[in-house]
Amino acid sequence: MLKLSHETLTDRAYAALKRALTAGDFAPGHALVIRTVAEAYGISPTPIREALQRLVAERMLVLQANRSIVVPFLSARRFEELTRIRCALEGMAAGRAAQRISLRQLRELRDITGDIPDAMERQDVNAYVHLNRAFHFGIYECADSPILLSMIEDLWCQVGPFFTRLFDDAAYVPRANDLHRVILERLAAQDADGVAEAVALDIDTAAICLAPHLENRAEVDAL
Amino acid sequence: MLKLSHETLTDRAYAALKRALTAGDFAPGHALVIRTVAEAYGISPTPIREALQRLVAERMLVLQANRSIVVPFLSARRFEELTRIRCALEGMAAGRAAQRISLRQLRELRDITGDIPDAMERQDVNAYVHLNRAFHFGIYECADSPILLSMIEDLWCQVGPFFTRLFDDAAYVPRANDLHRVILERLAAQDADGVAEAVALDIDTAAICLAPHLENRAEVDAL
DNA sequence: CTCAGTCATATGGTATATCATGTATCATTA
DNA sequence: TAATGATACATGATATACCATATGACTGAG
Repeated sequence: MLKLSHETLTDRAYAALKRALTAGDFAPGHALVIRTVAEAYGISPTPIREALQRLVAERMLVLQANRSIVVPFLSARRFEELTRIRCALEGMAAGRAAQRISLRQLRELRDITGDIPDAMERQDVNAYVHLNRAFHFGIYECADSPILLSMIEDLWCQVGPFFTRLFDDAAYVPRANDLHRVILERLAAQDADGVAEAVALDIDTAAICLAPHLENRAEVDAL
Repeated sequence: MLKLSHETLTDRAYAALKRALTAGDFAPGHALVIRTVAEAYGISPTPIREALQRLVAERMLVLQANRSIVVPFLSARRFEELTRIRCALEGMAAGRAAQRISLRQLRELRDITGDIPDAMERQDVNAYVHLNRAFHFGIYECADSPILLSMIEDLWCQVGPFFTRLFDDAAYVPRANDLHRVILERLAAQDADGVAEAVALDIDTAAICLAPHLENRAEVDAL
């Protein structure tokens, strides 16, 4: 029997803050003060504090030397590093997925790519970001490698807040879906190396489009 | 000027617990109860609780469905996965290091490998584990890739508690140092791919020796 | 004897009070 | 006016009190 575990306030605060951060609700540099957030959510500071610490551990927030917790800037250097690591890990996951993916899962991925042009035409950023995420993680989940999957999720969290800006680049989205189709073909052919390569290209392409939209300010000091 | 940030009790508790876990002081399956640990360290439960949560986030501990925090078992499956990811990430870091390492750093690494046979003869497990770590991270630090470095550190934490058992395998240690010398040669030659390959082989070799020593019990459920 | 139910205790979660430290403002002085 | 020091306030860290739930032992019915 599946054990169900109740959600603590820390869990809920964590999820709410993470969602807000991913949606880009807080500007980089913005400080999250425990009491203020606690009041906003109508709970005591303790669970908020713990949720914030959890987000710091995941690098979605950073702890400054003054011990205040702020939304980090994403420096070009850091972004380049994240992209490089993502290419390696997501390529590895996709390669494994190519050797394991079922026809049914392949069909689901095809459906997702089919929906993307629609979201594009409607200029629906949220829908696009959501579909893009579903496509990528639909693949990575097939890798049957839970640790790898969670590491990739962590990395996405760090670039996530900046992801919606991809849509600003009109040239990107159509190209991205072309790349997605290439990925699908190679997945269908169970071409592990080819898939890894295509995924890395997809990531790199997005990165090149995203780079100019990054804030050019110095990165907030990590602890 | 370098900002110095005071250490909180949470930080200290975290460090102390991590050290104990890495040293293998707690057996897998052992539950860490907040009040008990707090009493042992002579502080209040709050910082302990936060330190434990931090360790859970890093997967050095796991949260059970009953919300008790226990030292995880390392299943063969999980160990295999960790090894696979380590080969990729540490290989990548070492490859970058090959293109950046200085003669001075190379010399320091050579000194470390020179000290290892001595630790071996003295049957000094601690010294050996320490030197091995210094050797590997001495390389990875040259990769100039802080996120990658911290990800590798996280992975080491997860296998760390089982690392001391490598010494049980009399055949391993001498082979390991041979592999270290190969790594050094290729680093000196700035052969990035060769270094990555050698590091992966070193990791795999250790994993093969370590596997039989793993507990064969079911993995504790993650949340 | 076995099982179920109940109670006591252990233990995690949350709120709150208090302390320590950082930050900003303002007044005083050179 | 500029620098410096003091004071008040903001805010993070810690301790403690309290609550909810899980666990385990005990008791009584079958």
